[in-house]
Amino acid sequence: MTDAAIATPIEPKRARGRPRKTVDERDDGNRRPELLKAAALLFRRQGFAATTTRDIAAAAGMQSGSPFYHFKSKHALLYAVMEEGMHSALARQAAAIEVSARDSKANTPQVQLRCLVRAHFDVLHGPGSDFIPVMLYEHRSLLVRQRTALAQLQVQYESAWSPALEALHASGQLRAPVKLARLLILGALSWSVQWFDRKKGASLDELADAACALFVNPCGTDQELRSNFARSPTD
Amino acid sequence: MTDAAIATPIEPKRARGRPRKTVDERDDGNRRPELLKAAALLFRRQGFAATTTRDIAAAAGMQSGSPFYHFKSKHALLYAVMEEGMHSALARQAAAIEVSARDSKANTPQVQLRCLVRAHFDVLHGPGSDFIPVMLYEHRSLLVRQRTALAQLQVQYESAWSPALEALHASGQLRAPVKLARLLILGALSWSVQWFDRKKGASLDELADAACALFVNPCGTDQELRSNFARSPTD
DNA sequence: CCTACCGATCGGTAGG
DNA sequence: CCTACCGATCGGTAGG
Repeated sequence: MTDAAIATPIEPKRARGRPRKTVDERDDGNRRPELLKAAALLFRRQGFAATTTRDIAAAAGMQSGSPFYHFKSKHALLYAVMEEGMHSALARQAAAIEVSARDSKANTPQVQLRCLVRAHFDVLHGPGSDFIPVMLYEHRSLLVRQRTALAQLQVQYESAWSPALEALHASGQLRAPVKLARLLILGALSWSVQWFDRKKGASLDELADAACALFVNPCGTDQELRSNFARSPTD
Repeated sequence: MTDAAIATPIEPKRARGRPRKTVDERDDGNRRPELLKAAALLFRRQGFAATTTRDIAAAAGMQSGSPFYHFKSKHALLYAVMEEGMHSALARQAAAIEVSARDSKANTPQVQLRCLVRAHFDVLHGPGSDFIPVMLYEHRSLLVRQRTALAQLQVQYESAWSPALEALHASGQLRAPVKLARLLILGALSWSVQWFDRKKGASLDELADAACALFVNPCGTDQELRSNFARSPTD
């Protein structure tokens, strides 16, 4: 707690210069991130079961046994990829929400949804975007306890959509039940992993526009337009 | 073309009584369908790479080498599952389209879409519904030539959605570009494989209702309501 | 469709 | 993090 920490080499974490091993994070020159990145790429392209730990080792420039110095099993590697993906996704989502909240004037539910959609496409297709697709498509390869551990983060990610969806539903701009709407919307976006190609076709912004146009009904019952609707023949 | 076909045993296919082997379809008591069904179930639950041909043999009540009497390789088994799934899906889709077309009075684009959506949910979650999910989630496990062969059937299945979507777009009831809308909609439906549970929650009909409510905008520009919108402040 | 089997590969480890 | 290796498993086949 004092300046002594500066002089003594017992600082618990993140010593400058060449990194030191800890019990928690033995990092040895920090090849761990490279392994994770290689694993994410290969798991995404080939699937978990079809990827060998030797493939991953080679992609990271190591020998066949070396990944097991960093991860105690192939399953631990899979879990680490997904966990890292979720933390990164949550961070990106939080940033998107904060940005839309900053401009309180334009912070309508439509804008909030659009930001969430755009952030989700970024997570799926932006740079370094192999981690979350692995989580989406290799969920069944996890061990049971790993699945339950991840579930928390997933619930957190999905919950962030609720306020905007509830508001849109209340104003009649989202016509499906909120819970089903969230499942269908997230599915529509996530499925883009199967067909989206960054190099051709629409941009991520155009994609987000199309998705919002598809889901959000502009003539909600709360709009000024509503008065034109309210007087139905049954009045 | 004449009655002769009834009397003579040279009818090319589907002889009554115990089935006969052909070069094309050696069926030997017809255990092939059982193998396909077992393979579909296991491929869906565990994935292609994580399922062994021994698993499949055991599930069909055979010994480990026997699947290779019916299929020349594990990949051929995978392809057969997907091909069967697509043919079944196309048949169900055609039936749904025919039903909606029969009642020409109520055959609006909305009704057409609703029928397609409902048929798709049936394909994904109805009885014997392991084949199409395998096709959706094990696409990358196919060999290249298998993938190109399946592509024809998939294009056919997806094309059937175009007329309804085009009509809805033209009337302003579908606000996203048709091509992107089809991809997003099919994705939203197909993703339900990940979360839908037949034993709890919504029924397939409720699901179809929610999906249509989400995608289709009831106040299109062609509706009678349109006249209320057309006079925007810029007029 | 079964029996018996082969060659190859794979996750993981010991020991340094 | 490498070397050398083990035990188990897997897709596929011959021969009946």
